[in-house]
Order: sequence, then structure tokens, then C-alpha cells
Amino acid sequence: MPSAFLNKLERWADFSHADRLLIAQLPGEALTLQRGEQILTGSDDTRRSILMLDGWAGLCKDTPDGERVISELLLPGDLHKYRRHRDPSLRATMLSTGSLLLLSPATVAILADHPVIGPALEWLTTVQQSIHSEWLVNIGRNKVYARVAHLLCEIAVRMNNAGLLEDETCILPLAQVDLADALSMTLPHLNIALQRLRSENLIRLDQKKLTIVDRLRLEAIARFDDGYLMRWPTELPDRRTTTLPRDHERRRRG
Amino acid sequence: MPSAFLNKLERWADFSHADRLLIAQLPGEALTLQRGEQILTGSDDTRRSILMLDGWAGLCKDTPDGERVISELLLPGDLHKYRRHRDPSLRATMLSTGSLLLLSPATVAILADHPVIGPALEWLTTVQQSIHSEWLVNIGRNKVYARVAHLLCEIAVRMNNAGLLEDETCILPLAQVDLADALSMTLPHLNIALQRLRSENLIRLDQKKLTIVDRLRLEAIARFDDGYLMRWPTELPDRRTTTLPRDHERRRRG
DNA sequence: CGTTAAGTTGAAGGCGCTCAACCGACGTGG
DNA sequence: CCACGTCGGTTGAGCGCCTTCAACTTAACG
Repeated sequence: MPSAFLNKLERWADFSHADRLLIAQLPGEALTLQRGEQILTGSDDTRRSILMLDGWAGLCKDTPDGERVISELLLPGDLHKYRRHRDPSLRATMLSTGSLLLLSPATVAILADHPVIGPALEWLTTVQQSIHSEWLVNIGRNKVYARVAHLLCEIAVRMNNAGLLEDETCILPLAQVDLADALSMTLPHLNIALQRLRSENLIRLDQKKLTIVDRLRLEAIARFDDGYLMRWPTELPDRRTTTLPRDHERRRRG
Repeated sequence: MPSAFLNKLERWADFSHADRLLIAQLPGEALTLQRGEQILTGSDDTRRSILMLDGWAGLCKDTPDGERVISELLLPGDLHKYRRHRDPSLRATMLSTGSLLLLSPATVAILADHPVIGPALEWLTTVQQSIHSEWLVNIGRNKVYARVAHLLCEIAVRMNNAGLLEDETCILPLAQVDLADALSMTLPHLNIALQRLRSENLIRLDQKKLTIVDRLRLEAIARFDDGYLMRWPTELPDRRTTTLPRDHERRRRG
């Protein structure tokens, strides 16, 4: 029962009982994997999409000098759609033990063509792209301390959207190496940053459980604006700028 | 005549005369804009896609502290597809003077549903996503010198795909500020890096014209592997790894 | 010839990387 | 029950890349 998936979809559409049933009984190959096992590789062309049921995975690339980059996190309820001719250097890896569903193109097509589910899926895809852009900004511009805070903010929101956040607390089954690889920073430095976030009473993190203690302060430090995650459709932009300044007339850096 | 667009598409599909005519006569609102003018803003919801004809544009975000991030470059022949509920903090800006075509959703649908053009478009979209991932890696892991080299390599390939590279030379109408904003680095440092690339006889760059003097050496410095740009469909991955190492058994950093 | 945008250069300082070593939890097998 | 191995987390010293914040030069354009 991919309830996390259902939870996310239902944030953006009203489902009938039949719709819910369709989701709950999605056909596909169910897999249970251990941390570190590959879900699919670049050369894999079985054309199947990944629906995370439980546990976390990541889309990884390897740099020529043997480092690993995690360019995308797959949380429970996330759907990674198959794309023909995907970048062959990309692979999907389990970051914790967990289970997932491999969906055939036909199954995905059924969802995509569904009058209610289809648009909701579109939405999820758009959000995923926005996350990608936001990561660029976070990694490119934020200092490590803020960078870690930013990712934690994002995780909290995404877990909440999947119905997996309770009392500002959710599971975070990643190893610190994974966080470091996702944030393009060094393991020791990530550790420092986490310590500091803990000692400043912004988060709690032990036993793979993350608690956002002071969300407002954390978001301020992270320069986190959840606009890109588009929590609800009704939160769409209304802030229309009256004048459009030419781009190079904007101020830079303070 | 969006010939750059046509050139790119034809790399991946055989077009009939009628197909070419369809592309050449694409209906849409033609605009000619100056550097710095906005093409569309986050709150803009006219649902139109951008087809670059001439000149370069960029997708920009602004950080809370007033910096600008260029998260995507639009070169001549690039199509930026409209997405409902796109990240509202994203806007499209001209980075040089140039012209473009605004396409209605209906027009885009005609292209997408076309039996030959449709798949080619899919292809372009996939490549754009790969570029995005690659930027994450480039910005996250490469040092400035290599980082600049990497972007220049990418530009050369993309311009070549659009038929706009001759004798390893193409137009690069960006200001250095733009390059810096796209690479998430400081303007002075970008300048240094460019100087060095010039002095090492790897590139030539003046009068907005870029020449790759020593591509092999440049690509080596940049750790550039054009796999993610998927120049030709036939270049698809065949390198199947025989053993799949569990992920945390891989070596890190050397 | 004046003005503005774009490119170039320099000094100083700190953030984050490198490269370790150590600790602690957990599971396994003797 | 304890010894041991492994994985993951923690901590520290030193250094170098890159940023910051300027000033200045050159180019573009009226």
C-alpha cells in the first residue's frame, strides 16, 4: 500500500474511492532492498519507473575521480519516472533498507492519462524539477551551515507532504556520508554543522530520527522559502511585480 | 526561421520536407529584446513556451540576499517548455540582445504529438535535465578553474549541435557577470580563470567570440565527459557493468 | 568628449578541505 | 559471554582556495 504516494497526490486533488483503490492496488514488481544496493544503473533500460514505498533512495553520479554525487533524494511516496535515454552516468541506489515498486511504462501511462491522477502527477514532476533548481542555489550559494539547514527544512516539508511528519518529527535514515554527498560537502564539515544545529537547539537528530525544534529560526538560517515546494495549489503566486527592472540594474550582494 | 532549432532536432530524427516546413513556419509571437529584459516572470502565467531564435537567455532565481543565480542557459535553438505551476521564483531573462518566439500551448502540442518531431523533442527535454544534473556536479565538486572549463566545453558542444560552431569557434555573447552567476562563483575569480585558460592556450575569447583551441586538454582539465549531452542516439550506453558494487563499498576521493 | 557598462587587478582574511586518528555501537562467531 | 571486525560518527591541526571589497582601466555609445 503506497500510502505515502497517495497522501502526496491527495494534497493536490480530490480522489474518489475508485481512484484510491487504483493507487492502492498498483501492479508492479515489489522489491525489498538493503542500503547500498542498486535499483537501476545507467545501462539498465528496462523502462521501469521507481515508486518508493518505504525507505530512502538516491540518484547518484560518480565523478571521474571516484567521488559520489547524490543529485536527487527519493523519499517514501516519491515517483522517479523512467525517461528514455536518461543520462547513462546516473544510477539509483538505496540509501537505507526499504521497499519499492517497479512500475511498467503501461502502468505509468494509466496514471498519467487518468483525469484526476494525471494532473497531480504532473504537479509532482514540476515540484521535483523545482527542487533540482533549488539545490543548485543551495549548493552554489549557501555556506555549509545554512546549506545543511536548508536540506533539513526541505526534508521536513517533503515528509510532511507524504504524511510522514508528526510533531515536527520524522525518520531520517541517511548516513552522514549520504547527506554530505547530497550537499556536496565534506563529511567532517557536515558533522560540525549538524553538531552546531543541535547545540543551538534548532534540531534534534539521533537514532535516525529528525525533529525540527525551532522551525522559524532554522528556516531563517537556511534562507529557506518553501515556495518552490508548492505545498498547496492555492498558494500560487499572486505577487505581481509592478515594474520589471532590467536585470543588470539589480543590486548584487547586499 | 528557427534554423538552430531545426538543426538540433535533425540530429536525432530524419525529417521530411513537410516537417521542415512546419518548423520553419511555426506560428508564434516573435520578440526582439535587449540584454537584461525579462521574457517572463514567476507570476507570469500566459502559458507560453520560449523558443530562442537568436541571442542567449537564462533562467534566473534571486537569493534572499539579492544575489542572482542563473540555473539554466537558453541558447539559440533551445526550447523552454511552459509548465503549469512552475517555481514562481524562476524568471527568464535575456542575457544578450536577441530574438525569440513565444509559442502557445496549442503549438507546442502540435510539435509534441508529431510522430517524428515529438520524440526528438522528448530527447531535447531529457538532455536539458541531464545538463541540470551535470551543473550540480560541476558546481558542487569542481574547483573554479575546472568549473569554467567545463561550462565552456558544454557550450561548445551545444552550439555545435545547433549548427553554430565553426572551426571550433562560436559566439559567446554573455557578460562575465553572467558566467559567474551561472557558475556560482565570484566575478574576479571567473576573470582569473578565464585569463589562465587563455594564457595556457586552451581557449581564445574576445569580442564575444569563443574559440576552443585545444579541446582535448580543455576537456581533461574540466573532467568533461559529453555523455550527458548525448550527442547522437547511436552513442547510447553499451558499457554494462558486470558486477554492481554495493554503494558504500566504493572508494571515496582518490 | 562625457558617461556608463564591462573587464581587470590586488591585498587580506576566513571558510572549508585534506588527512588523519579515535570512538562507539552493533553484530558475529568462537 | 567475550573478542573482534566493521560501519558510522566524532574530533583536530594545517593549509590553500576563494571570497570580500576595493580601485582602476578599458570599451561602448551618445
